[in-house]
Amino acid sequence: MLPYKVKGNDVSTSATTPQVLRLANLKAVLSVMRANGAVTGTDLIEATGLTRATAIAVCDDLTARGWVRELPGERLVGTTKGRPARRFEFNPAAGCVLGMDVGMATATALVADLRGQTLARVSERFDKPPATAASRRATIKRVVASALDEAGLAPSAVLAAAIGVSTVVDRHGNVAAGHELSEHFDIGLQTEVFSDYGWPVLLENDANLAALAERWSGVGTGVDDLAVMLAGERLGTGLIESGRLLHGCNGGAGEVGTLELVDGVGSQDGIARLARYWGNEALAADRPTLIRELVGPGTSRVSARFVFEAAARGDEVAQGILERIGLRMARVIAVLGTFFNPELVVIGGAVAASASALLPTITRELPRLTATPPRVAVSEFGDAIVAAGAVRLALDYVEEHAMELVPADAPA
Amino acid sequence: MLPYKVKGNDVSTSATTPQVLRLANLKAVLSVMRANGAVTGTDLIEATGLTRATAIAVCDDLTARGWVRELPGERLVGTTKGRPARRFEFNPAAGCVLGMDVGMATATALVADLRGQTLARVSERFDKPPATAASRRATIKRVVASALDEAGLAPSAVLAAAIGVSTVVDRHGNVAAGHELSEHFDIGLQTEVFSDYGWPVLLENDANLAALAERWSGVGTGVDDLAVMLAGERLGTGLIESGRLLHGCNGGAGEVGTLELVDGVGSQDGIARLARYWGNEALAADRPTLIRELVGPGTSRVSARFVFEAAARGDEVAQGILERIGLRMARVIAVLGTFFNPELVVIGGAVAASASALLPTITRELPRLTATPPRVAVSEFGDAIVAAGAVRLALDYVEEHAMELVPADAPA
DNA sequence: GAACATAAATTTAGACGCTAAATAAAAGGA
DNA sequence: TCCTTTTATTTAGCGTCTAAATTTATGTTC
Repeated sequence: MLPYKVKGNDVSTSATTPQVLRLANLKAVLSVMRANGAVTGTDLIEATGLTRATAIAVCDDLTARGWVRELPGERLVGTTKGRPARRFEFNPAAGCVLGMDVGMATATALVADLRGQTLARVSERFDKPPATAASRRATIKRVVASALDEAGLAPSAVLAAAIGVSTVVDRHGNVAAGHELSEHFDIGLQTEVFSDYGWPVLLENDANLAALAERWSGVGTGVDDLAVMLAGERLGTGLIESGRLLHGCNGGAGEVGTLELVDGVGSQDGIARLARYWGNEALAADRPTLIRELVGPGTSRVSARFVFEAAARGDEVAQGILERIGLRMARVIAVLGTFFNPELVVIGGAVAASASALLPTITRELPRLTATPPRVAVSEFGDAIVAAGAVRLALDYVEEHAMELVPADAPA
Repeated sequence: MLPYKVKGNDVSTSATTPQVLRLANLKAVLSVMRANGAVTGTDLIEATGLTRATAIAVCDDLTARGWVRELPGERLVGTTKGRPARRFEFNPAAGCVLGMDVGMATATALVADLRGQTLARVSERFDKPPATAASRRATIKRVVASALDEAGLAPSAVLAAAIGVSTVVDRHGNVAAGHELSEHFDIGLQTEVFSDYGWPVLLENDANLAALAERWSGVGTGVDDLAVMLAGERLGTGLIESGRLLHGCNGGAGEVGTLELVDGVGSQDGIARLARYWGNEALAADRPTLIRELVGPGTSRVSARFVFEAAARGDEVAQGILERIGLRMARVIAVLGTFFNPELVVIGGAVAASASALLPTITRELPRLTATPPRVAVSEFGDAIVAAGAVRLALDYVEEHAMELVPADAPA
């Protein structure tokens, strides 16, 4: 065990090096490294306010623990004089994190190093419903195994795993009463699927993770008051206020179940579902539209993609559908904007790319619905947004609990 | 200036007493004292985790600064053996705080000592609108002066003042752009009214202060996820999530302006206004009702009080009005409950006492509107709820900035 | 009332975490 | 080679805190 003291425990007394172990400083330095990559002593002095002696001592300490590694002395470009600075960075070999999106239809896993760089990404569709719990468990395990394999890492290298699920999760990571993953998730994620690995497993609502992802490195980077709507099939919202995720007492904050009470909305259907529904309606009404050609003669199954494509090609029926969807989204965003007063509302999920076609309608309507319309943007994350947020949550956990975790290649 | 060091400054070096000055400990001890009243060294050991030596040293230090006083050695009942414990408490003479509610019609001031005990309370109605800004300023100054007078304190004893206003205030205490107190508040509270005194003046939205008050010592005591609705004339909501006030990016969180979008609500009218409106409607329709008798023959002005009284006496028309109000409130609470997922929703403001007559309707309807109905309660604060919350905000400020403030009777 | 028991305060020694200042080291440039 | 620059390292020492020993103030018991 490495020397570390919180209160009254033994500490190995080194005569030469000052013992720089204060927890807050360790975390601060780790945080700076995660944000900036390789850092020098001078960087840390500026970022943390510590003395050089202390800053370097913290780095040496973290290096001894395995969290940090020192880079060989390649000089930074631009500086030419003086003694070369030592450079430290979060040790990529200290371990990795696993971020998962366990949805209705698909399981996605992202493996990332401690700087957040993606090392591997694997997706697999679940068996068509009704899939057995055993089948779903097996799919998830396969996804995890092949993601680790692709990253070339052993399960023991994983320091924390976070999982996004489309259900209500409270701020302690427990699935809320009444939402015990009953629909398709009754598969005991923590107890059945991940218990073998011995990882810390964090559950969180998928929309909340999407919000974390956007604020981390998406269009909402650095925005402190942010709402992210997963708007594909069902509307779900992740809320960040003053930089912190909102949960409410049971984790239900951001649920839009009462949208049925909102005029002109009437349900919590998402963009893709509405496009399908109204697309089918148009076909059934025998209206002339490009959608029919795109769907093809055989089936009557409209997918959202066809509606967006037809609209892009100028089809008026499809454009009318998008207009209707845009109006509805504008109303949802207006309610959200007034109740929460976010600076920015991000539309995310698998439909995000298509959703940009709705932006003109939404931004046109918003000022008519609310006096303080938020900015509206479309996520650029694609369908990895939830898994990316899970990575971020796991990274936060690792940083917060670094002193309780053992790096993958910790020195003896 | 008392010896205090944050970083590298001079400190008076006492040879005998250990110098226990770490800011976090000072605040922790002050916080325990404010919450518990008189405390002993042992209490502090349990509450803060410090050693006895340190705990007592902190108390001595705070005493020397004037923030704390030591009580004469009256033994606590129950303990009989051993050396009597020294007992310390927040020094009431260290100063006071001022909490104000500057509403449309009335200005209320509360003076409280540093334990939160009310020392004086004064209210005065503004001149009937349209009152001049000068008249409103004069009223506020009179209220402040007589409250301090009633408490027997000089203006210099005030360590901080907080003011609740019914407009949008962001989390930095600035009135949001577009809401610059334009309606009736364009009186330059900080610049014109309070600048003479030299106090730190904190502005906050009235509903937010009501939420602070309820969580401090009302029906929401200790509830971490709480919504408080000021429901008299206009609906306004203060939101506390995980123990922290929500503001949103401009302070607009909890605004219910978009209620017009909500089915069955249609406006942000409060309980009193609706009662008046529908009461007048009933009279105009010539329906037989006790309300008419209570109003009297001369006028046709229905006040909310009459409607509630008639309903209490069994009048069916009045009861019907309350039922309608209850249904509307239930819808508002349902939307609030789903979006924010609070544990408890408190109805507050001047109408709070009457509002308990609405509770049966609300609690009956809620489960039909939302799957996760919050608890609903009625505030017991009466019309001092906003001023009480202002006191609490000012106390928080004093505690947080104690080391930058100078107690009223600080030793030379 | 003297001896004991108890609970708390106080003193003492020393560890830890840091800073500031002095010193040393590792470069480039004249 | 010597100077300049930039950074690292060492040294001394201060402030904060803890743990343990000691003292103090009280009640209890014989």
